[in-house]
Formats: sequence, structure tokens, C-alpha cells
Amino acid sequence: MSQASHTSVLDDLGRRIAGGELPPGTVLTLAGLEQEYGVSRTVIRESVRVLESKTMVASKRRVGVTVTPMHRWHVLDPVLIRWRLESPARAQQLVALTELRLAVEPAAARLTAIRASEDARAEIGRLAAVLKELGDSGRGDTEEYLAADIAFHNCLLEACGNLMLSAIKEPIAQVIGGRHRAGLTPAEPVHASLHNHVEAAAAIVRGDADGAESYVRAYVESILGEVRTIG
Amino acid sequence: MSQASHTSVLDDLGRRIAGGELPPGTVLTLAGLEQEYGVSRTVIRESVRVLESKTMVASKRRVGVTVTPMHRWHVLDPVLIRWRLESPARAQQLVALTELRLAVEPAAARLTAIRASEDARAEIGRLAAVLKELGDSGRGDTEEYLAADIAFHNCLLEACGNLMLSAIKEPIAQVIGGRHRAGLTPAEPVHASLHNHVEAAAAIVRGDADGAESYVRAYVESILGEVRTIG
DNA sequence: CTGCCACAAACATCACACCTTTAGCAACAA
DNA sequence: TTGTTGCTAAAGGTGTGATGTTTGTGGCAG
Repeated sequence: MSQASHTSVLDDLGRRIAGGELPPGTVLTLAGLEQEYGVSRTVIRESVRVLESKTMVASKRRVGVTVTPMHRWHVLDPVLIRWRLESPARAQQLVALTELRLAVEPAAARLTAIRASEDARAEIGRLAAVLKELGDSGRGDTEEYLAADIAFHNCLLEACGNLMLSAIKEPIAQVIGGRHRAGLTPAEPVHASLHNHVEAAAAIVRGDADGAESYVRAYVESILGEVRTIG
Repeated sequence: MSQASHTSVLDDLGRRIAGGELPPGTVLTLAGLEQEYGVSRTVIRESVRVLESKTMVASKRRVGVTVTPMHRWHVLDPVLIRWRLESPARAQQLVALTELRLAVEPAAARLTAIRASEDARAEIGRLAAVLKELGDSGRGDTEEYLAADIAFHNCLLEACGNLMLSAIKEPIAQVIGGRHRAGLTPAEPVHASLHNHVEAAAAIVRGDADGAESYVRAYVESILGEVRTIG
């Protein structure tokens, strides 16, 4: 149990701040945290430094470590996104994240339709076929479907050739997985959703940028509608 | 000169990795870095931890600190974006970042047109007027124009009500500022660009989501064309 | 009331000691 | 030859005490 210290302290502190338990303005001290977590200064300092690098806290001499207002945070940090998704703010975070998807995924789909390698196109086509096969046969709630769904979105984002657009892969996979684990995925996927996946894949395969963009947009818009009613 | 240590070591290491001087696979050791920078283990460790939190490096016992392949990095981190913009990879980074803008800014403009407060709308309208005024009178290359241009984009992104979309404010401001400092901004702004700013602002003011989205898209597309020819 | 100064709080850095994991190698057995 | 076991040293992980440095804050003098 050696490496665990830093990671677990960082994770716990991060969650508490991201989840609002330690609201902006809260002042902590290294000594206090040292006591609270029962670990050495080293571990606390490194954790605080990482939070500082995400601008979630700011440390000043003679004052201590202050929690920063959220609008200053590096909210695109995948770790922070995960903390927020697993916090009481989950619903809000889902809406915000889906709005981000609505911006990024259609744009990525367009680029993918234009630039993707033949291999990537083929893989996307294959995954869409798998989704259709499983969905049509009432297996939309299986692990297999989940895996294919995540792989589909990962592939689409990865093949766009822009690392900054691909960067939202991880949070998206989390959202899809979370939805599945919450038992929200129906055995018979909504027809429109499956249709949009299949058509988007077809558009990408044939290099149709406009089609790829609009089918993906339609898909994410439907998710957004769904997510907004939950929040 | 106390606080400088951590920051400067982190910054230097980050730049060297982001700029490709230390390519993926490179293995460093804490002891080596300690020697190289002439600082204590504490400072090196904290810097490495921060880089690790951006997944730019991974540290393993008995091995050392290994530079991670770029596709694993948290490329949306504002600090990492800055490092890349100030590295030999600047041109690539500009293209990637502009493609990201092309995804995010139109989406943000749409949301802003729908949700922004009256104050924010008024401010955006005002800034567009300032830009037009300065541009029409041949002062497109002044500090004043630069400030208004940055403020315009900041405002637009801030008013959209989604922190994740607002998060690209900082890098965008850097790009606009960089372009200005490089002497690339003409005294007489390209007519189409100014027009798109003004029309986007007008659309936002009147709550026209489609208009706001498409004018902003047109603007960013023109930037993208320009940026791609430079790369 | 204002401005200057000294004090102490809290972070920043350093140096050192010791723990824990593990790559790499060697000895050994099948 | 090949696979397994076990040792060892390398490198990061953690803990601790000491000292430097900045900077709120309160007190004192004008």
C-alpha cells in the first residue's frame, strides 16, 4: 500500500471540491489536510499541486489553499469531468457534456468522413452493422451492445485526425457506460437512434461529410433532449 | 526567488515534452532531473506529478519517468495548448485548435443567442460596433482593436452558459493575440470578417440562434482556411 | 486617522532516511 | 534448451525535521 496514498488523497480531495462539499472560497491548510488524511506533507503537497494545475485551488503563503470559483477550473480535464459525473452535480454535468458533444461530434464526423483511413471507415461500418444486428434482435441492453456502442463513438472521434476533438472520447465512453449500468438502455433501442448510427456510418464510409455531420448531430440532439428532461 | 522553482521547472519540462525535444518513450529519472535543474527532489517530484496528471508522462518504480505518446495527453489542457502554441509544433496546433473552434464557437453562439442575459447581449452588440468603427477607420491593427476582438470572443463564449464551451476562451485569446503580435492583422480588416462579426452580434442580440451559429461558423471557416495555408 | 514596522502564520524548498515495488539476471531444475 | 525460482539493486514513494520566504495583521508612533 504505497502508491495508493497520493492517488487516493488526490481523488478524494478532487471529488469533494468538484462535488461542492468544499465550495469556492473554502480555505484549507497543508497542515490541516496532513492531519485529516493522516499522511505526510509530501503526499498532501503533491495532491494540492495537481489540483492547483487544474486551477481548482490556489495556494498562497500566509493564507493557505483556497478553493477557486468553478468558472476558473479546467473543466475539460477528463479527471475533473469524471469527478463531476460522480458527484451530486451529475445531472448538470451530463447536460453540459452533451452540449459539448453536440458541438464536437458532428464536427468530428465531418472530418472523419473526409480524412479517415480506409481501415477506420471499414471499422466504423462494421461496428454500425454490429449495433444494428444486436439492436434488431432485442439485445440492446447487453454488454456486447455497450462495447460496440462505445467502440463506435471512439472510432468516429479517433479517426477524425484531430487529437483535440478525439479528447472527449473518454468522457463520452463514461456517459454511455453510466447509462448502461443505470439500466437505462432498452433491449430494443429507439429506432431513430439506431437509424442515425447506421446512416452516419454509411455517410462516413462513402465520404459524405454533410451526411455524416447531420446524422451524428441528429443523434446527439436526441440524447440532449433526453438528458435535459432527466436534469 | 522561492516560488519560481516549481513553476519554472514544470514549465520548462512541459515545453520540452510538448515541443518534441523529449519524444515519447524518453525515460527520465528523478535523480537525473534533480541534477539537471539543480533543485531538490521535492520540486522535481511536484513537477512530474503535474505532468503525470496531464498524462504527458508516466512514472514507474524501477523504471523512471517515461514520456507518454501524444495521443494519450490531455490535449485540451490550456497550459498544454499554450506550450504547443509556443513550440515548433505551433502551425499544427493552430490548425487543430481552429478546427476545435469551428466545432465549439458556432455551438456556443447558438446557445448564447438563446440563453444570454440582456447585459451580455448588449455588451456583444457594443463590442461589434467598436470593431466596426475601428475597422472602418483603418485602425484594425491597433491594441484597441485587439482588445475588442478578444473581448468579443470571450463574451460570446462566456454568455453561452456552458463552462465546458467557455473553456476554450483562453486559447482563443492567445491565438488572436499571437496573430496580432506577429503583425498579421491588417489595418483594414477583411470585409467579410468584420461583416460576420457584426451580423453574428446582431443575430445574438435579436435571439436568432440559426443566424448566430452560421455567421460565427462562416467567420471561423475563413480563419481555418487562412491558418491551413500557413501550416 | 494614517502610515510604518515588526511579528508570526503558512507555504516553498532542501536534505536525508527509509520503505516498497519490480526489472533484470543468475542459478537451477525439467 | 527452456522454463521457473529467487535474489538484488535501481528507482520511485513516503515520512520528517529544518530553514527560507512571503505576506496578512496588529500594534505603535505621528
